[in-house]
Amino acid sequence: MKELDPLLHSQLRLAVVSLLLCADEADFVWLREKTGATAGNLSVQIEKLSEAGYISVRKEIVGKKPRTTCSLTGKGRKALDEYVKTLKEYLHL
Amino acid sequence: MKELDPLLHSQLRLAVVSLLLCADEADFVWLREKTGATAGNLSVQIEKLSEAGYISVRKEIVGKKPRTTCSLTGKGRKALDEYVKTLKEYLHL
DNA sequence: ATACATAGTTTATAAAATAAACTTGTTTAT
DNA sequence: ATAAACAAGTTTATTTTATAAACTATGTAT
Repeated sequence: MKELDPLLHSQLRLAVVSLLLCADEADFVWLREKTGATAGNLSVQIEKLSEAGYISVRKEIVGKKPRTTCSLTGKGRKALDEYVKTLKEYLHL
Repeated sequence: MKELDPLLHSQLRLAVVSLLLCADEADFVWLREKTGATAGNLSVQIEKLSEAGYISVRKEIVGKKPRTTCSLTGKGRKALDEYVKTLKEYLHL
């Protein structure tokens, strides 16, 4: 039985990646609101996805406020495809 | 965003429940072989699924050896349905 | 009797997820 | 001008979870 990519098999990280799949670009605040996660948790999980090269993260100052924008990389998209494929095998979808 | 049932959102527990979905009945050894999990890990996860009422567990002695047989309960099947539904929403499947 | 195998369970350790506390800078009110 | 409150995160600590290692009990072969 193939294993489910542990980096994606996490409630919050999967939610983030799913959101990025159709959102193309999303900032920290929007992701926090959508997922309902705490800022700390989100920060950690974004960092993990970023380290893995699954998402790219851009930090800028906009109107004197910091803004963190995330987007899915090719690698991330591929990993998600694979994850979904494995999941479908598990569940016979 | 709806949350993914944490009891099912676990590599091994999801594998077990998926296997039970089509196997109808399965014993400990078969589940261990199929999933590739260690016996200890499998024992713990079976116990958790059982406690939650997602699977039923029968223990008997067959040919002088213990045999643990698992099967999905209605509750478990329903929970899996719900899990899959949520997952589909996440991933737009 | 000793050693190995089977079918697990229990206990201990490692990894993850989560939340609480903190940082840095910005408004807003006094 | 200063203090209080807010925003957007980050860091650290705590809890939870997953996993593996060690153990139990019984049976089998040497």
